[in-house]
Amino acid sequence: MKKGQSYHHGDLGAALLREALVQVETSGAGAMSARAVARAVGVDAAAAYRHYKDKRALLAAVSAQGFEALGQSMVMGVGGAHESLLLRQARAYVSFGLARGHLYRLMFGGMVSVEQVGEFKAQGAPSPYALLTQALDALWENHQWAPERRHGAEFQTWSSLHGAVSLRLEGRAAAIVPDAQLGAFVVEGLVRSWKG
Amino acid sequence: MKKGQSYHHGDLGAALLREALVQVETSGAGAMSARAVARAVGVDAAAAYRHYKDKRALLAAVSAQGFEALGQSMVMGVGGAHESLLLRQARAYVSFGLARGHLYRLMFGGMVSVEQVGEFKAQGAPSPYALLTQALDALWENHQWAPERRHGAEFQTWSSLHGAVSLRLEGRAAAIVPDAQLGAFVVEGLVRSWKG
DNA sequence: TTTTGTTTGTCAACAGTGTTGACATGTGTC
DNA sequence: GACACATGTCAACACTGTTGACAAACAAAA
Repeated sequence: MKKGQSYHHGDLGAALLREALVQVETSGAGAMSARAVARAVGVDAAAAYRHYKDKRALLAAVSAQGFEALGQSMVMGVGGAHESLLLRQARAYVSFGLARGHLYRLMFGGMVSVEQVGEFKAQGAPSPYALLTQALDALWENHQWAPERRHGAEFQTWSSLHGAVSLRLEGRAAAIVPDAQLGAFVVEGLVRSWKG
Repeated sequence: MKKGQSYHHGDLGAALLREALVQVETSGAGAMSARAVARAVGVDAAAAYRHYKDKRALLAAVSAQGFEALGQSMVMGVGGAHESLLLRQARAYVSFGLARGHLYRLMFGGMVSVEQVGEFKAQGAPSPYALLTQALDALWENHQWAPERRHGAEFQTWSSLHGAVSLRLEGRAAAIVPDAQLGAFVVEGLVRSWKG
C-alpha cells in the first residue's frame, strides 16, 4: 500500500462510478473493464464487488448517471423565449446524444435492463419522458390542436428524437441536415403532423 | 479428431457464421464468444481466425446477414393492395425488429462499424434506405404533396421506425399502441406531416 | 481501554476469453 | 511424386469477471 493512502478509501463506490464513467465515455461501454476501473482508482479488483454486485451493476449506475445528465441538459436547454419548450428540449436532447455517443449508446443499447438502471437513479431527477410530457402539455394548451392527437405524442417525440440521434451516431444515415439543426428538423415534422 | 470427420471442414467460414448467428439470436451479441462458436462447430478456436480476422469481423458478418434478412422482410411485406408500399414496409420493419431483438441490437447498437459490415454485405441485397426511397417515390407520385417535403423523408421515416422499435425493445416506452399496429401508427404520423 | 462485531479492503485462485506463433495435415498443380 | 498453399491443431500469452479466505480499519459495548 502506498503511504498517505489509508486502507479504507472513504468513498470508493463514488470513485469507482466516476472512473467507470470516464472509461465508458472514452472507449465505450463494451471496452470498459472492472479490473481497469479498480486499478485506476488504486484499489484491488475485488474491492469493487463490495460496492457493485456485478460489472453490469456498475454499468447500470453509469447509465443512471447518464439519464440524470440528459434530464439536466433538457431542463437547461437554451433558446429564445419565442421558441417552444419542446424545441429547446429537442435541441438539448440531440446535442447530448451526439456529443456523448458512448454514454448514449450504453443508455439505450440494451446492455443493462431498465430495472437495474432504476435502482441507481436519483430520486428527484426528471426523466426525459416526464419532461416531454410537460412540454407537450404546454404546446397543446397554446394551440388548438385536436385532443385525440395528444395521445402517444410523447412516444412519437421520443422515438423520433432517439431514432435520429441513433442513426446519426452509427453513421447509418447521411446528414440530411446539419447536426445543429437536427433537433429543430425533427420537431418541425412532428408539429406539422399534429396540427395537420 | 473424431472419425468420420475430415481434417478440413469444407465450408468452415459459413458454418461459423451460421453458429454465430444462432448464438447472437439466443443470447445477444455481447454474450457471444468466438471460442464457443468454434466449439459448437467442432473445430479449434484458432481455426476461426483463418476465416475472420477478428471477433468483431465475425459479428460484422452476422450483422450484414441481419441487414439482408431485414431487407428481404421488407420486400416480402404483406398487406392488402389498397395499402401503400410504405405501410407494408413499415410493418415488416417493426415486426422484424421486435421479433429479432438481439440481432437488431447488433445491427444498430454500434458494436461494429458500418464499414466493416459493408465488407460482408451481399451484392444484390437492397438496403432499408433504398427500399424506403422506392416506397416514398411511389407515395409522392400518387399524391400531390409538396416536393420540398420529399427531402429528408427517408431519414424521417427510418428514424421514426428505428426509434420506435428501439425504445420498445429496451422497454423504455410503454406500449402506446399494440405492437402489431406500431408500424401503422408511425406511418400515420409521417403521412399527416407530409400532407399537412 | 479492551473486547467484539461489521464493514471494507487485499490476496490468490478459478474458469473463461481473444489472439498469436509454431507446427501439422490435407488439397491442388507442375 | 514434389511442391506450394490453404486450412486445420496445439500451446501459450495476457487479460477478464468473480469468489472465498484472510486482514485491516472502524464503531459500539463492555
